[in-house]
Amino acid sequence: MNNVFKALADPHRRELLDLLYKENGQTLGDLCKCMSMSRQGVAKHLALLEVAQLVVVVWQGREKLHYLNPVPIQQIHDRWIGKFEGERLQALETLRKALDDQNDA
Amino acid sequence: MNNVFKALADPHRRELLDLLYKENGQTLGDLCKCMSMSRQGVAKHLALLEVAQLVVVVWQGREKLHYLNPVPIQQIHDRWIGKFEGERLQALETLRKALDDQNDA
DNA sequence: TTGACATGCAACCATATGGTTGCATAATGA
DNA sequence: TCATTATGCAACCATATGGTTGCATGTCAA
Repeated sequence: MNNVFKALADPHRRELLDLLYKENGQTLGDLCKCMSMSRQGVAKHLALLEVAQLVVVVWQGREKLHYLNPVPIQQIHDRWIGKFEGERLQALETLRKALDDQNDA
Repeated sequence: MNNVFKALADPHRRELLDLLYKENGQTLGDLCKCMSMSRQGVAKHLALLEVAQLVVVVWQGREKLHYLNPVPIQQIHDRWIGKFEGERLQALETLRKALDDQNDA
């Protein structure tokens, strides 16, 4: 799970996910055309996305096709964001009250 | 938005959010008791959470109370995760087919 | 007023991170 | 076969990051 958060921390990697979202199954070369960075730079980012299992690769001859795997993102939502979401209104209310108290003092 | 992703990337910072989730409005000192790290180390992490607006502070005398702000997390869900969620089943199906093709070849 | 407490600021350090270049390997197609 | 194409691996570099320590500042309470 930590790998997923770390992988999502870099804007270039989120951009790669966006590119695969627009068109799934792209090769490294395809993705490089959209990124202003060396091929090896892009490959490194993709490697981290693979470790986090946000991207799954399928070899086809000498081409490496990259596919989006939505499962880890779903898990982040279910196990982590959903938790905060549930108490969202209460947290906001607590915060509002604390700010009010501060203004009174 | 990038600040939020970066803030969430570190496990210690996610732990701090968890601590505030359990008990909102804690001071730096309170939070330090639960973290095996120097006070300044914790303060640095909290500073990043503040920049990302995941945590909002309220001064009360010499004490700094930390409150969870659920808004950025909600935004990540709405603007980012929700997007991938929508196409989740389709992405999985595309991936499954690609893996099948690989096995055939 | 003064000592203790809660926090901030700044310097410093080791390691992680993001990027590059150069060369190696393997598949394709003429 | 052989040039081309697609990718991998490794070394290297600059900067970011996560942590520390030491000292400064401001507030509380006796």
